[in-house]
Amino acid sequence: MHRTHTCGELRLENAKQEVTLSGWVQRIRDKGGLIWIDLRDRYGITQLLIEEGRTNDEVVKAARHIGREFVIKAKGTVIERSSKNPNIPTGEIEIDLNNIEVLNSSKTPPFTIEDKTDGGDELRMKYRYLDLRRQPLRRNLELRNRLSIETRKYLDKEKFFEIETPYLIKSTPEGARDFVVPSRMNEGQFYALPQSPQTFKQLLMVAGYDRYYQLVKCFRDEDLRADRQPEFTQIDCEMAFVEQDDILNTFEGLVKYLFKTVKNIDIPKLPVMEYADAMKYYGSDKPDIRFGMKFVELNDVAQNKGFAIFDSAELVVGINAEGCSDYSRKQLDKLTDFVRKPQIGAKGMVYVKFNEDGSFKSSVDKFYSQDDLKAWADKFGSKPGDLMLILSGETNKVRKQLNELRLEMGNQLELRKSDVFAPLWVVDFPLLEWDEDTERFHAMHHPFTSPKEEDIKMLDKNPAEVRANAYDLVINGVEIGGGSIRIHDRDLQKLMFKHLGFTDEEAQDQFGFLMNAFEFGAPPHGGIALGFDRLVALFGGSDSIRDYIAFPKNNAGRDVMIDSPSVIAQSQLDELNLTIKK
RNA sequence: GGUCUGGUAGUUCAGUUUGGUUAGAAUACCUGCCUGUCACGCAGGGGGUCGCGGGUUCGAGUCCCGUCCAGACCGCCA
Repeated sequence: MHRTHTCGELRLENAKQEVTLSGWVQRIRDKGGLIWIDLRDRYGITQLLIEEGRTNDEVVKAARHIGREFVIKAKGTVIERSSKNPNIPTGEIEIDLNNIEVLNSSKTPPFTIEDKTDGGDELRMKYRYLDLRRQPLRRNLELRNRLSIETRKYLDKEKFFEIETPYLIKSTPEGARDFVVPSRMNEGQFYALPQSPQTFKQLLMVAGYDRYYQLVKCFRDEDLRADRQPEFTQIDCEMAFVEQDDILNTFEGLVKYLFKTVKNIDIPKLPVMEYADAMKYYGSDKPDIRFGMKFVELNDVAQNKGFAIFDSAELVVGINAEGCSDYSRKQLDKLTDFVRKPQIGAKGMVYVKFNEDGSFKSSVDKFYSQDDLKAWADKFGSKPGDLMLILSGETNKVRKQLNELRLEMGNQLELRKSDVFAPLWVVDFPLLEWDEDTERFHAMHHPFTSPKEEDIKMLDKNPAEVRANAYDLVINGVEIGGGSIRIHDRDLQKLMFKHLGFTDEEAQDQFGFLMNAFEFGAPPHGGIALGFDRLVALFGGSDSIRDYIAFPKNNAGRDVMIDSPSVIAQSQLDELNLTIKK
């Protein structure tokens, strides 16, 4: 037998028991006549004791030849420690060894396998199996497991059916780039890996499985970020005979259930914010509402006073940073540099300090009187001691820029705490978005999203104004999920494709199967997909999803451990009738 | 496609601003000592293609050009 117990479970009650433990050697402390070995497995660490004169000589000798990360089997008696360690659960006991067996030796690992490792990211990724031995990673995967189990429990209770959909499907030009897979049996033809099971889950609704879900891998061949991997996991759901509120209620329930069961946090009713308001007050369709600092528009009080930059701007808008009037010139210059970074692209930033004595000091004192600035402060609701930061320019751009500034201030003032959770729904997204490159509209969510009934009449004349029955779940400024009420009418779906610039033939060729299905009694339906990796990372208090995925890819889409992607043999290429262009 | 940051001992980094003796520290590793450690301690030791290629110079880890790798971000991600 390799073990009678794990390394995390023995306590004082087990004293005098004969036990066998197996695991990895975390650390050896050789005090001369006394040797301690910390033995680690998934469950914890247990200290083994070797004492000259007490432990038999062979075991003492063997112990001196053991190194870090050796896999050993240890037999002995549980005894009470004479000096206890309150920091670990097994700290009151140790194992008085009477036998030790090396099951496998180990090279010295390239980085220390401890909570705070000395290893850098690259090395940890290359030796991911060693990184995964560390407690923090193990805890992350444990959290992931917990969340997937609780998600399934909740959805099962709500009568959802988990149904698998195919990974080898058809490529479509809409949306993200597809990963493609050449077909050997169908020469010159390719499968695509799904960006989401979208059409399949809709077909399942047509098939009458009125509550579907799947924890499913999705694939997108786009550049990576800290929160974006080329393959990622979604909680993908679809419901029939529902309206938007039914879906929001069901998944608000899931969010609350997960926070309660996994983190023991009670989440109050989720606020619902219209997309237009999210943009107007936060400059983002995924506002972080853990803190205020809502946008205040100043056109009526800031324009026509002789300051040409504001006068010529489409929008003058700012935020109020409470208690920041003592910001130094250096700090303000840094903020100006921040908004002028090419990634943000503001030309400059105006500040107004509301001094403790009630006076104002601004970067535009030449143009505005104290009374003018007082009027601004009233708009902001500023108090003495506050600092107003104002940007101006073209509406959409300046909102985006101020969003970045707001988040930066939120960071600086430590208002974005990772243990505070502020979820909300953002609703009424536009149906269509103008694409400068292709000079046509494309679907903001996807082409199966239904327009709001009352907006359909605007499709021809004013397509940009048409709102969709689409919604996002946003938590702490992170887009955790999105969905919509779908089109279930063939003619409306055809009309949508037409507005998206598809010819009838193209629409039929790519999505004919779906529109055909709509002719056979498609029920009203809608759904949502939640980014599972992001959800887990959020629960774990991190912005990066990589440490919540057992084997992630680096920012070039490479797996540095197995070294993929890689070239394939000429024989494989031949079989697929593929030629690599030199 | 673009912007920025980094690459020096097994590892994490300092040294690069201002070119100049034998490239340092911590940790890991090896040896010895140590009977209550738990980040054990003490003494000693080994360990370097300064990412790679080219250039400037009497002399390059340091300056210049190119390139590769890694990370963050913009574009992209229906």
